[in-house]
Amino acid sequence: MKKILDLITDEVTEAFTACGYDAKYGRVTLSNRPDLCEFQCNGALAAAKEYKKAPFLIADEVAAKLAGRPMFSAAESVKPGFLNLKLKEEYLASYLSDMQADEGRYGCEKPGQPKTIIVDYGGANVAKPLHVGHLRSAIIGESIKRMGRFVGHRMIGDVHLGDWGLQMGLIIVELKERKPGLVYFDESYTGEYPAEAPFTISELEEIYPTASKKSKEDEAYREAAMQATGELQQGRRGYRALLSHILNVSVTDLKKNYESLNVSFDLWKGESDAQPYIPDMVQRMKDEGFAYMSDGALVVDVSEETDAKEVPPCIILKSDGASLYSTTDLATIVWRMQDYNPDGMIYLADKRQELHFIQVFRCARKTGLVKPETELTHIGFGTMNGKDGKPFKTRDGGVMRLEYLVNEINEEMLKKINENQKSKENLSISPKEAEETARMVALAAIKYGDLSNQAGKDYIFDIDRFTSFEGNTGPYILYTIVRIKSILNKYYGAGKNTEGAAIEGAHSGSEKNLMLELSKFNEVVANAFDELAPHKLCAYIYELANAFNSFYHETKIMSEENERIQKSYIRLLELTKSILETCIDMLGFSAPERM
RNA sequence: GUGUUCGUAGCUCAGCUGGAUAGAGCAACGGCCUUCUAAGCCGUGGGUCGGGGGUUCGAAUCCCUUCGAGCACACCA
Repeated sequence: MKKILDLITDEVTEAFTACGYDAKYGRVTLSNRPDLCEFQCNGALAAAKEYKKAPFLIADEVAAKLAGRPMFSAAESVKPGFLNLKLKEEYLASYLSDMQADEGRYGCEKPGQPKTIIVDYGGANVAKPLHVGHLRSAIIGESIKRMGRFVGHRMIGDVHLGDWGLQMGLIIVELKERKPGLVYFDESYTGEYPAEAPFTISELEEIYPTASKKSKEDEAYREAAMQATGELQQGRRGYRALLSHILNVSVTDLKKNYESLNVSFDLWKGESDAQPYIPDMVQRMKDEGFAYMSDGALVVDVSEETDAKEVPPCIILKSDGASLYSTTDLATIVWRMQDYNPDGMIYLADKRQELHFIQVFRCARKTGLVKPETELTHIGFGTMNGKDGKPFKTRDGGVMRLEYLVNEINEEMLKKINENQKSKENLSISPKEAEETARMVALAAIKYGDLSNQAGKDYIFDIDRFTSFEGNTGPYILYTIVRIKSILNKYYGAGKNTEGAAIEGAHSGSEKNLMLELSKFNEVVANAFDELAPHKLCAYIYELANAFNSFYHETKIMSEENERIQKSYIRLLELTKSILETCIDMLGFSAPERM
């Protein structure tokens, strides 16, 4: 289905050209004066210059041409040269009926050429629990993936685990100190290694920080860890076996944690998966003359003439010959191109890493790792701050585990729901359902709180505000959906149906307003994905929820006596519910039945 | 120092491909529950869009400048 704004623009453009003006002036936008009109065209103001004619004269001519068209109930020119438009009720109603008939898509056309796009987000490290720093990447990345999928692209989510480097050496050394008898440390051992991991996830989570601390105090210990890292990278059998145990144990645990955030990945690849591709890649960069030695390191020059400040070269290998962050990222691009040949890759990482991605992207392009048209995008998100405006910390200043944060909010929410029970005698939610609902509402609070801010900006994570549930929040959106469900249940529960009914022209101002909001859906979704901006989707559902609640307040649906009108209301509610649910699904959360 | 992002109501944020009176939420104040969930609805007050200059018929939006804050500046990830 065509977007409603495009349909109107087509109509107005036709009028402009019929009056002898250039088609480009016919562009219609949403009105910024909803008290005056629904849509507006400012083309006459712009055209005045080219045609050396007073803008209001042009607007008058166009308005005259539009008079009597079935699409508009009003098309008038105003003051300096605005063209104010109002849609006819029937036209809008039939547009919504078409949306409703377009099951599951609600007017969103699939792209002619679906793209394959890899979304690199999550960024979890093995052997380390997720902490609040991982929250934004997971939430925003998941939303981008879902939006793209809804729009019609093939989106592949990759968690891109941090599973390489010194942290692995540290774990190995610490493990060796604790359990020196394990066969993994016996270099003469040639048999099969046990299938069972020699540690649990909680041990693992304790081993790493202990080892990390020791390495800072004990030089010899650190040396040993570095050596173990090196041996692991060289492929020492026992260590590789340990790595795969660490991975298995960690990934199982991470999956569980991500699942509780309603986040899932198609690929559980890590930095270690890129290692096999490094030697060839480096060799090629050398052979083709891109890579050269500078201060002992192997680098590729990535500066460009237009840079305001010179971009330092991309380091491929450190002076000791070891690989690093950029090496792994580049080699990851190699296998991604080889295995998936994507049209684009989107990276979710803290905005402080911007320079790194500029270097990696330029290097990949320059050395031909990707095609010239492959889109490489870094979505750099801001820091999640506490109420004091400084990076979010626990009360004692440590990094907060994500699990604890989520639990805290879950509990807060459960309390709220139980309190709410008391004031509503017709609502009896079982303890089990209450817990389930609390989790859903909590997740909505967290995700909406994050996603409704522009990704690139820092934002304040204020638990009190997020759990207070008033105003522009996730719970408000869920509450709106729950209200709709409640009416629909009552309606169908009474044995009624909507057979043969369609959405009618609006019966009131608030109903028309709701209908106008609904009609924007395809426009908003396309725009939000183009700009990779989930916050635009949030802003939309907030406005839609507002429009619904106003309508709800002044329209008594269940007591409507005219059966035809009542059916039309029900159809409208169903569409509203579908759109809201589709949107929150793209944001990565869902609504309960009752709350 | 260089680069970069940002500065909008008491607080948290939208708006920024230039357009008509700069919008929400929270907080404050005032209404609305015998009728579909009041986690709601309706209303009031609150702003030199950091300052200054410029471009334009028209600027929160574009350009310059200045002040202030954050962040980044090759062998960590």
